[in-house]
Amino acid sequence: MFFDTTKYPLGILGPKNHNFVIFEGNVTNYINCLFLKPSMFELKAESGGARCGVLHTKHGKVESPFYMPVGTKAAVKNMLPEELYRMNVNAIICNAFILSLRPGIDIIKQGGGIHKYMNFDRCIFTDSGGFQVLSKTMLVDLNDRAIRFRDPFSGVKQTLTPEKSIQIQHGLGADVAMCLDDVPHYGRDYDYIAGAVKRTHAWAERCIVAKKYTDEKQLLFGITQGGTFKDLREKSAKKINEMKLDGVAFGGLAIGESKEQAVQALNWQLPHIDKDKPRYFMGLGSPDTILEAIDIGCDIFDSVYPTKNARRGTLFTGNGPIKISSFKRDYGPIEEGCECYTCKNFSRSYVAHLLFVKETLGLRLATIHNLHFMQKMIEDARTAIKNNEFSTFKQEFLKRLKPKAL
RNA sequence: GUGCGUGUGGUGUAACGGUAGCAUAGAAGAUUGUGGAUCUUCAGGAGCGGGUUCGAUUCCCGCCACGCACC
Repeated sequence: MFFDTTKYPLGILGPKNHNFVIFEGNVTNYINCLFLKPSMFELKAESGGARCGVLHTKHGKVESPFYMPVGTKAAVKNMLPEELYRMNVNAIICNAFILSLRPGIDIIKQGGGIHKYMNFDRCIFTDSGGFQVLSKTMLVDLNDRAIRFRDPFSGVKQTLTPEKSIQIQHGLGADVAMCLDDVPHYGRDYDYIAGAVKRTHAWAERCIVAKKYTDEKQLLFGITQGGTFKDLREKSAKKINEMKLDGVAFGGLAIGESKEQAVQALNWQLPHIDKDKPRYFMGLGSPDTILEAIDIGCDIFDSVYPTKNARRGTLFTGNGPIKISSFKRDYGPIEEGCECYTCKNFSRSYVAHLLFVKETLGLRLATIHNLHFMQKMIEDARTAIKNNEFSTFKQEFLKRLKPKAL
């Protein structure tokens, strides 16, 4: 559906030497951006509010709902791409800003782009770097123009603008780029959050402008904010939805508010998002809350929660999380009936021992299990949606989890 | 065998004639657009015996253990 861009000579139509736009596209890119914008998301099935769809990207289709493991520094900790493929992980998310610090965009570009560099040839999302505003060690200050960060490695100050963020994400060659947003800490007052919402909207518009001159095949998702305030959430949803973006993400959640508050924020926003747009809940990794979010129409998730818990010895099971350290004499699998590599080959005792003595194999085995758990849960959710029985699936799944849940 | 020195949580250390502190390891939590980070809470100690003293982990004596030197 796109012109073959390789047949056309490179040309510069964008505002050359503009102070914030780096134009690296060509005639057809530019035209495609302006006039051809087919939806890259296909809705396939619905069950109540839950949806099953397909996201089309440069690196293949990804069936939704889906959960992305996080590979901030171009690696999902302790996992080989092969291992991810085997678990049917079709999308991951890396952090564009952090990669721009190390190893640097030039190095990845010369290495053939992020996919080739890390040898993962399925869909890769990149986060803009906005979330690092929450990092006390990195944030220097922030205003309408830009965010200033301190490189945690070198101490050197870096300025991140929406334009630069797009440039970086384009340089990496991500399938889906995220707009730069302003993420306020949980608990900030109304006026502060209102300011963050306004800034996030302005930055999204600047991202769209900057992106027009880059790569039409890279998708760009906008991000909503609004804390736990109803009118701000609604306003942000409407505003981001009306922008010409390929998807809408819900930001500033899963950062300290309760599960109920998060679901409520979604409920305020979802009615204002077009049905043909993919909806991405950023940072959510609790299995039970993911099911609630799917139930009301979310499609995409990412979180370090399953992998970080694995490394700390908290393993997910259908009956709730277990602390592996208390099973030093249990020679059964982490979860009976689990089909993951770890459960098929190793005991709870062995995994507990490896984690205790800090053998890296322990981190791998634990991570494999938790990621497998996530993939299996979401896969079952998709099946349930296709069979139009998501609601009962969800109820039964949640009933099995201990009251404490995950 | 003789002389000197040292004995404080599992480990490494601090102070002190009057509530034994710190670090680390340990346990339990927290962990959600990742620093294998960090935070919170809990638990755990004077080598043994005697003496001086109102009171000894501290001062004295013996024993034991360890270290060093000498024989």
